[in-house]
Amino acid sequence: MKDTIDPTESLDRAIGVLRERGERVTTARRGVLAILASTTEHLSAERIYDEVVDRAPDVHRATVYRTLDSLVNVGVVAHVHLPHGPAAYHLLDSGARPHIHLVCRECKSVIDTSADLLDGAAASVLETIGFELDPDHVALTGWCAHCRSEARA
Amino acid sequence: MKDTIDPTESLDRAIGVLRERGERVTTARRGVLAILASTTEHLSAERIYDEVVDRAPDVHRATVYRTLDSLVNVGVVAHVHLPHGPAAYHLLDSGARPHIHLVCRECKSVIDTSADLLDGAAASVLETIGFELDPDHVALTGWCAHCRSEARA
DNA sequence: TTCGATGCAAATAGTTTGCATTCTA
DNA sequence: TAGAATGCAAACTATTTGCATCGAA
Repeated sequence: MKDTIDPTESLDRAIGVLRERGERVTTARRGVLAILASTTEHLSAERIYDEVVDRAPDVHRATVYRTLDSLVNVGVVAHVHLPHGPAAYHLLDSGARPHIHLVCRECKSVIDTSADLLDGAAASVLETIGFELDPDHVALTGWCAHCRSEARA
Repeated sequence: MKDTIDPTESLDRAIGVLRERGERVTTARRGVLAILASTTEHLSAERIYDEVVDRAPDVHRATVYRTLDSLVNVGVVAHVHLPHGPAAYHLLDSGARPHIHLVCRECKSVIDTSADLLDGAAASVLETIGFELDPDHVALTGWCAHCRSEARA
């Protein structure tokens, strides 16, 4: 059982999925995926653009947005809409469990927590009003442990 | 026990709070509050601006944004950041319970549900990682009953 | 060789800000 | 009449789109 992720492996896997689906593998797509595979962080489109441009200066910002959109549709990338600021993208690695995003209202950091956190709420809201929760696309807000202890001090 | 809300009463109450806090009661503030008091819907700043301009044509869009911000700080108005589209504002009526917002990914409609929906999740996340959930500021996404049955048909 | 992906420029939505002026308290 | 709130213009952030061109399959 491994608990570290190999960037190269993640990248190859994502590109493999693209090929399986008959999607084209271009410089822009490869670049975006490489950036996403290199971190477990959640990156904004702008941030991804900055990094991709370092390697491939010709890639345009609009292409990054379109690429991200395609990758989300293909299912190798997911995005979360955070309460403030831009959408955050991350690789949907098959090795990684779906997770829920917690955003600290103070330091804006994004914390991943297990997807089953909302299982109870999902069941409840489905039963009472027929609303089907999509926990993977949800961002919750509040205050992280660090900022809470800072506030106390 | 009343289950309808009197717009005039809500408006007067909100304005009362402003005065209590030593906040100024201006045409713009009165206008924004009147719109918010007239509905239980969640309105975007743009929508509020449109409605306010009908009554008070001189009120500027920027003023509506600043006014909403002030009203949020005073505590008579709350806003939620929805996954797509603009922030949604609503009156924080003392008669109204705090509630959680569900957004349908299909029809974009906003559904209120009881705040205690996330009590379990809040307790869990506080205990495990020391994160303090702020359920009033949270928007959850998914598919509403109506769109789910549409999809089936 | 074809059609999807890209580069570029321009537009769009949502929101914020600096500054002079107005108006509430 | 002091200073907070406003009007206006302009900037800003995040994102999208039309169109001609390019390049992966």
